[in-house]
Amino acid sequence: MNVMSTEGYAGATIPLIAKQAGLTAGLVHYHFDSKQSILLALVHHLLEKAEIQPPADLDALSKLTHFIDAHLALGPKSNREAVTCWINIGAEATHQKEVQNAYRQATEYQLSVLESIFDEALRLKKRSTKNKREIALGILAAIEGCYRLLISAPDMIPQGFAAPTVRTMALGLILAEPEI
Amino acid sequence: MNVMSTEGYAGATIPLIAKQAGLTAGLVHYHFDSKQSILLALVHHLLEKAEIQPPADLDALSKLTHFIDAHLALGPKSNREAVTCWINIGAEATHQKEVQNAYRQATEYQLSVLESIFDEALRLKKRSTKNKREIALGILAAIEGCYRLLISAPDMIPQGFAAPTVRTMALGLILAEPEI
Amino acid sequence: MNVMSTEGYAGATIPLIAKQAGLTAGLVHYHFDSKQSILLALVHHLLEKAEIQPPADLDALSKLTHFIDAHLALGPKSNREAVTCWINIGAEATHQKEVQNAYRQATEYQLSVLESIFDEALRLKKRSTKNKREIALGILAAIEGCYRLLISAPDMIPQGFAAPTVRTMALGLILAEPEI
Amino acid sequence: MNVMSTEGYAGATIPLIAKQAGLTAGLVHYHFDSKQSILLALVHHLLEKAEIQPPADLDALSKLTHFIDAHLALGPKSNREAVTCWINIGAEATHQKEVQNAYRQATEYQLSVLESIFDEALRLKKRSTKNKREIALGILAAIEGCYRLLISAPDMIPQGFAAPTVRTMALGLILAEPEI
DNA sequence: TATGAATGAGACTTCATTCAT
DNA sequence: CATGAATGAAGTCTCATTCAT
Repeated sequence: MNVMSTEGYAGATIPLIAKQAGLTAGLVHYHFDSKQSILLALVHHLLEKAEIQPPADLDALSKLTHFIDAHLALGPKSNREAVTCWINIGAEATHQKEVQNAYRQATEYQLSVLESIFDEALRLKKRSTKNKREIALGILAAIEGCYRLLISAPDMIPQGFAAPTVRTMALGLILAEPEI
Repeated sequence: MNVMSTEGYAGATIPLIAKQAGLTAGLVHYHFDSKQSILLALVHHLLEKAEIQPPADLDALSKLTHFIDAHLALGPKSNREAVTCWINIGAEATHQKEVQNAYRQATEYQLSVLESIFDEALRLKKRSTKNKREIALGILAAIEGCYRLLISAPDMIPQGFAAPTVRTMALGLILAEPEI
Repeated sequence: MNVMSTEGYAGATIPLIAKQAGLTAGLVHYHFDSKQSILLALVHHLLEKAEIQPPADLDALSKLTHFIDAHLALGPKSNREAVTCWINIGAEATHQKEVQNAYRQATEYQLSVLESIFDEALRLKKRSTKNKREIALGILAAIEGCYRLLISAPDMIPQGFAAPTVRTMALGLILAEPEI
Repeated sequence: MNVMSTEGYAGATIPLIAKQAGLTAGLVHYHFDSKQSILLALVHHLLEKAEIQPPADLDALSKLTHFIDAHLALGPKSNREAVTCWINIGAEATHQKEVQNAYRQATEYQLSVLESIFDEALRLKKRSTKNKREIALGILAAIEGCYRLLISAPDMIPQGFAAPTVRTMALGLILAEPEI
């Protein structure tokens, strides 16, 4: 994760990974069949990290806040690294099937969590749940987009902008009239 | 653009680019100093493509719609290629300074366009313009996030989902109460 | 033998040998000093297999037939494997001294057996025994050459061609006028 | 050819080949796609070298003598190298399809030349031509076998043994009674 | 006997880049 | 403007071998 966040997907070479871990390149190959499998292992590790379920005893809007905050809290260093990797993985998913599969699996999972939160929230606000999937996708997109802005152009983004803005957007989607 | 969308940033090798263009690798180096400069040229080309100014005679909300639709219309093949490149460039901006500079420049430009649109829209709706930057960032993030979802997990996204959802989110941000 | 017949001399790698035997590479090295010594052990095993002495109570021509048939009967699978190894070993003898020594030792043994058979046969047919060594070498060469053809181009060789043809050649050498 | 005759098929590494030719390894890869293709090029070069057609104006027995002598004259150094390579290639044909194909092609060619020589010779001697293929195979095998003995156990073979012995064998096959 | 971690060397290959022509 | 040869660095991977346990 450390090397990939510093050097990118293609730059995460086995010599660099080995050096960072204090190992020889040969030993890395003893534990992993190929460079691919190392990076896929990292992908799956990040997937698990991202599988956040809000506590079941919260009400719908609190769950939403929890979900958004959990994903957009970039404070600690390891989170920055993870998010940077995540962006690189998303780009790799552009042209590498196995990575794309892993990426889709993660997206599916988060979408299902968000969708059920929105289902609950829409009922609470007495709105139709017809568009819950589109809404969930929109919020997911906003979160992913914030990652990009926060990492790739960090000095343009006001500190603490991300979570509140996305929360407002979510609320707007819940309360929106069906058509603009 | 073609090669980079198929092979990714690192995979856009000079032999591949030359082959795709029907040239020799040597000739490519006659026209470009280095591989870096080729890819940066592409980055700047895509920047120009993305510099969309809505017609000045529209009202604020129509400008907004125009901006969002213009950025999220992925129909023609060349647009798909451009967006795929854009994602790869965003990832590269993660760890390569020159790319990061170009990426920031693009973000700045779009942010300023969006900000002025929102300024107008907020006045129209008699809302405070205090949060216009956050709002613009949020919509920019949503657009970028849609790119990711549309390209990296295309089969999960309903056809035509992106633009309407982002429009609704934008409207929600304009009309939102200051605090949730 | 199994691995070497499938993968060749250089391809008979310790991991492959260990896997085929259900062992660890480390354990293979507990039993053998080096890869060389494993392959030399195989060479010596094949030598012993090839040390065929025709029954002493046969007459000379029957001994000859017995010798030729015993060497050219490729029926059972294990024989095919052995012969394939033998070809690979012969090639290795080309540039590896220790293998060349083993190969020469085998050739010497078979030559001596054949020579004494021909000595007997030539006397029986009242011919000079002067050329018995050349005759023995010729038949040995023919047998080795049949191995090559049978293994490296199996689909071109009629079933059962080898032994009768070599027998006829042997008879021709015995009955030949001294000079052509 | 030089490297392969000294080091064997597997030992003919690109660094060695490059060094022997006074080139860099990279340049070798510029001219050949892969190590495989280098060695296959050598195989095909040796095939052409071995495509010897006896002069058409000779009588059958002289053609036979010409063919055998041409193949068994190992005098000059380059011939030794070629024959050594040939043995290594024959072993490689044991487990590598592309080499096996090339080897088979060579065998087919020589077989057809030999067969037509024997056809002529058998008619001349008023023998049935029924077994001409078996006879041709037998002589081809003898030649290949002589290669093996001459190269892999050179110090056991009397100088100049090969050609006369094979000639005698060929004559024996031509004059042989149908059955032993 | 047996395992599994570990090393270091070396092989194949790809690539950015240069240069003579 | 164009080619093709050439270089040198770097990267992925495989292996024989060793060693602590």
